[in-house]
Amino acid sequence: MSTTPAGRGHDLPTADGVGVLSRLTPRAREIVQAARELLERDGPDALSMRRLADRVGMRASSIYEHLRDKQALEAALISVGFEEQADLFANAVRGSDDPLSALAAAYRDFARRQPHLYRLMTGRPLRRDLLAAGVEEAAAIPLLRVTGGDQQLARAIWAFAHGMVILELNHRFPPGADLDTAWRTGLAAFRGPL
Amino acid sequence: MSTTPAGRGHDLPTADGVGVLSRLTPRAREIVQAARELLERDGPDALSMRRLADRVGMRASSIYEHLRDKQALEAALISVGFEEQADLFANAVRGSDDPLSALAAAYRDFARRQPHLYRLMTGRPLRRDLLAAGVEEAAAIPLLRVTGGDQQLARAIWAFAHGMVILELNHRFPPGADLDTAWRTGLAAFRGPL
DNA sequence: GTCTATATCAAGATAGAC
DNA sequence: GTCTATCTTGATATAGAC
Repeated sequence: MSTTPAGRGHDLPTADGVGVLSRLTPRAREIVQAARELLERDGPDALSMRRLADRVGMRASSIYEHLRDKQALEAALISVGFEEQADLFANAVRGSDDPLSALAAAYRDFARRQPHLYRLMTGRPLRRDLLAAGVEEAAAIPLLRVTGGDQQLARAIWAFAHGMVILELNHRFPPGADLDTAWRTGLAAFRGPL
Repeated sequence: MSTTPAGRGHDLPTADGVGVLSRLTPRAREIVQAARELLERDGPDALSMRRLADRVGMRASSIYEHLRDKQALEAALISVGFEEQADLFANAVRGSDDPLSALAAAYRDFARRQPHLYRLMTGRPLRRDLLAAGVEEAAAIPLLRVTGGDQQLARAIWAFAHGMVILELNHRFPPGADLDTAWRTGLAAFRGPL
């Protein structure tokens, strides 16, 4: 999808610039950015077509002129999220003398800064067919580098990181729990095989 | 709550028997059990007061005679879930020569057998004030035993297990991924500190 | 204890005029 | 491209009769 140069309707490319947003029409880009702010400010229930339209300054029905439906909107948000993760994770790993810790910190940071986006990205089965191509994989590469290409280890570490993050976001640890130490404990365990 | 012998309204105890269900009136118990089946069969969106009432054979408004509101219903489901986990986990650990693996297998098993209940139990902040007393803690005890009382290690292992489980339920690993091996890899790492 | 009737609210999406 | 108007669906919850 979105590879033909003269798209019509819902995925007009803009030729230059990289990233998911740059491949949207300006108006669609505005809508997606507003959606992101709305989601993060007021939570997932607030992300309705009506409220989103309010923020953009149009009627809900007009959004459908720019984005096929709500699923497409969410897929755009998720694609942007993966794109940012890929950037953040690559930068964290590059030139660190403790790449695993750096990556873990970047991962936790991303989730804490944008908890609702993180939940949107991880809390349901992915509609991969609606995502921008390659973004999911790009976000996963830095960890695979850290494990030296060991996929099983990468999956285990990812599961640990996701578990720590989502349980923290959902306030599932005891109120006073020292999560920094729990993180260090887990990472130390995984450093064994490394 | 529910400690006074002569409850009125929504938490009439039945004196003997243990467990959350036994402390509900028979009709409330029916409703909660029906809710559990409905949730597991058709997913969280199907768990509406109307559909639940259909299954029980009454009108939605009548449910409120037995359960205060939907939050109370969900809290009852979650309490039952914790109670079952506590049982399953204690049995898994007892008399196993590899308690960590046994516990992990039981944890994964619980989630795969009742994915919607598992999600309900873990996917949002807990209304602990609505839960049956002690059930959350009871479910956590076996793991704490396995780590010899090390809370930080227990938290890290729990995060790993929850991450593995929820990512599996959400189909977030690549289609052909060998999750058994990823589990073993993670557990082996955590066995280092043990 | 269960019912009917209703209040209240909100969602996603489309038709057709301008 | 945006609008108004509307369709369709569904939710939680309460009042008051029986």
